[in-house]
Amino acid sequence: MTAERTERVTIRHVAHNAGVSVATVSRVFAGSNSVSEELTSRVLDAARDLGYTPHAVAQSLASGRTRVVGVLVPNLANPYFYALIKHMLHEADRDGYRLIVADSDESLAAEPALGMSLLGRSDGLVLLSPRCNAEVLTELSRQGKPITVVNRQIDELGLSSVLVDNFTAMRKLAQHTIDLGHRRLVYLQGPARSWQERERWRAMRTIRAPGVSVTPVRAGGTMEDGHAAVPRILAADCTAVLAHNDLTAIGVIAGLQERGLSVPQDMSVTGFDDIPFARFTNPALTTVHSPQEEIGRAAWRITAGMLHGDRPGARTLLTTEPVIRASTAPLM
Amino acid sequence: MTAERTERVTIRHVAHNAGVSVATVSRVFAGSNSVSEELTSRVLDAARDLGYTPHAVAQSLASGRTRVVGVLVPNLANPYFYALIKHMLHEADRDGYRLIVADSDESLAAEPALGMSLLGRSDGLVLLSPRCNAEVLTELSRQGKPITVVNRQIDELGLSSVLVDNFTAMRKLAQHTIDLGHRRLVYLQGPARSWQERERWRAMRTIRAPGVSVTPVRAGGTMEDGHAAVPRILAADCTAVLAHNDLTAIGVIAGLQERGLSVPQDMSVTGFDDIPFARFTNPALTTVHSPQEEIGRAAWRITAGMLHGDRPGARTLLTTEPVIRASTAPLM
DNA sequence: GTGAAAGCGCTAACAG
DNA sequence: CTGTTAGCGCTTTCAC
Repeated sequence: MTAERTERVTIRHVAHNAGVSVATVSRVFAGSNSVSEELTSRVLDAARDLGYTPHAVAQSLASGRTRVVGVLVPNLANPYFYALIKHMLHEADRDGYRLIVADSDESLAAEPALGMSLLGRSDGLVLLSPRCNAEVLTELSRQGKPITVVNRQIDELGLSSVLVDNFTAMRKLAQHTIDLGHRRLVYLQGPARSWQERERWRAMRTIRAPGVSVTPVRAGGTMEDGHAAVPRILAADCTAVLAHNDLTAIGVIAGLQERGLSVPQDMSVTGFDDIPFARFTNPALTTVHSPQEEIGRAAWRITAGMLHGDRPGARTLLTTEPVIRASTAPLM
Repeated sequence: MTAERTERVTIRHVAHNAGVSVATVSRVFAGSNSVSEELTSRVLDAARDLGYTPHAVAQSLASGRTRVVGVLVPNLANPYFYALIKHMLHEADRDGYRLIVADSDESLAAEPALGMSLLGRSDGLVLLSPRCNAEVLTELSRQGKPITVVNRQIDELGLSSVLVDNFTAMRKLAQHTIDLGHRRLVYLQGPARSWQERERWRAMRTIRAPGVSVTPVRAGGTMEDGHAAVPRILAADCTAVLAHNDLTAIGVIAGLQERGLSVPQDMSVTGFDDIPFARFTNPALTTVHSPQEEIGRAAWRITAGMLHGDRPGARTLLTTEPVIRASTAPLM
């Protein structure tokens, strides 16, 4: 067994070895059923003998389809996004599509370029919680490829989207803390350009129970952001803090505990998203279960539909519910 | 402003509008400095007016380079891998490369196909903690493209690799628990086909202090795996458990706490990797800091080198150190 | 059912 | 420095 010269085996070699035309080989690999069994097996044999693999790039150029769709995420370090993508991956896979994902790292400025770059190598794009403005979305959609927007409401452009009703869930979660007797609440604000943040904060501002106050504290979307906000939370003199998401809630809990405070006895804390870690924190986190599986599935179904010719503009609205665990308790 | 007909703007249109040849346009976009300023600006103007974007797929087919490299991960739900990739991403980006990542979901069977699929659309491949056997690696390398293997030692094939000395770090971590007075240790085993697991377990088997016993308990690599192993850990009647990684350690701690045991008073627990969550758990996790940043950087440097013609076979060996936090304490 | 041939949009010799 | 031209490997009419 010697080292092989690695000159690429092309469709032409296969055609030649099988004694057929390149068109026939192409048809066989495309799964066309209009090729006789006889020729099909000759082609397959030749291909196997030669170790032929179709050249994906050439296929894409000739057919105009890449069978790839791009996914742009603001921050893959957040397990929420990852869980969502994992479900999309599965759905896409069974339809014969691959996903390529890029992470904008919460950089608003990076989104347009990354989006364009993904679109250049794919047949469509899924934007998860995009932070960019309408102009960028317009620019992206001008490429003429299907675009699905998740967790971001944009009415003007006729883009397809899947949304989760953050507003109602956040209200319910706030109500839960109020029912526990809390009156002085802090809401820990997340990433500024996030639609989900806007919805959650909007929900908090509607809280109008007697004697209840809601103080906003700016933070961000990471554990570090939550951790760093603890002094400001303490300064607000509250008994419950509702964080933008699970990550910041985890940071808050750690910061509180470092100062000798205990959760939930001294302070109730809630998150949002229900990432896998939420069950395993100490105390287990009260949060909102965002239906990552359904979102992923819906996003793919909509995208796949457009890939097959559906017109854009489809909307899916999902609902969520709070999950009460151990990080919230009655006011003592 | 009306809706545009979306016939793709090609290099030919730009050439025509700028009154130059397609070669010149190609050169301008390739950043060649052998084009006069005069023509360069005419080309750029025409391109802007027409809204021209080079067709990535066509560029790849013609040039034989995709400027993309694939990354295959066993499980992106583990923040360890994500952190590592994020650093590679940065390095690759500044060299003008994009990364496409696929997740094998701990499925040994999926690795060959995913690896091939990635290679088909890229100029090279980075395998993170691959579980597959040498044959598969051989098959992959037969494609003639650069392959870099991370966290997996394979001596025969001349593949490039970056390794971390898991063995020594694991020994130090075990010694730490022994120094604290622990004598009955449990080692929680991770994914069976993982090289890192083999190294860590190998380290544990060398522990030969007087009166010290190490009991292996099979688990896996996720929080759920760690959580599910708790009854078996308890049955082993130990005072310290060294988990394969941080994720399983987190699962163990949660399981212990649910049973009313406290960490580290009733049981010391350690992880491995030092994922971002490790600082924020309660108690903060004693673990080994795996140098994700250096690994990512090294993996990219080696890959980039081969992309520029370096011969394969480069080796990088990195070291790690335990990080003592609050989940381990002296035996009471 | 099968083959011939014309591209897909771009790059890279090769001339000039 | 710039233009001409021959492909990259495959898909897809269009005939037969």
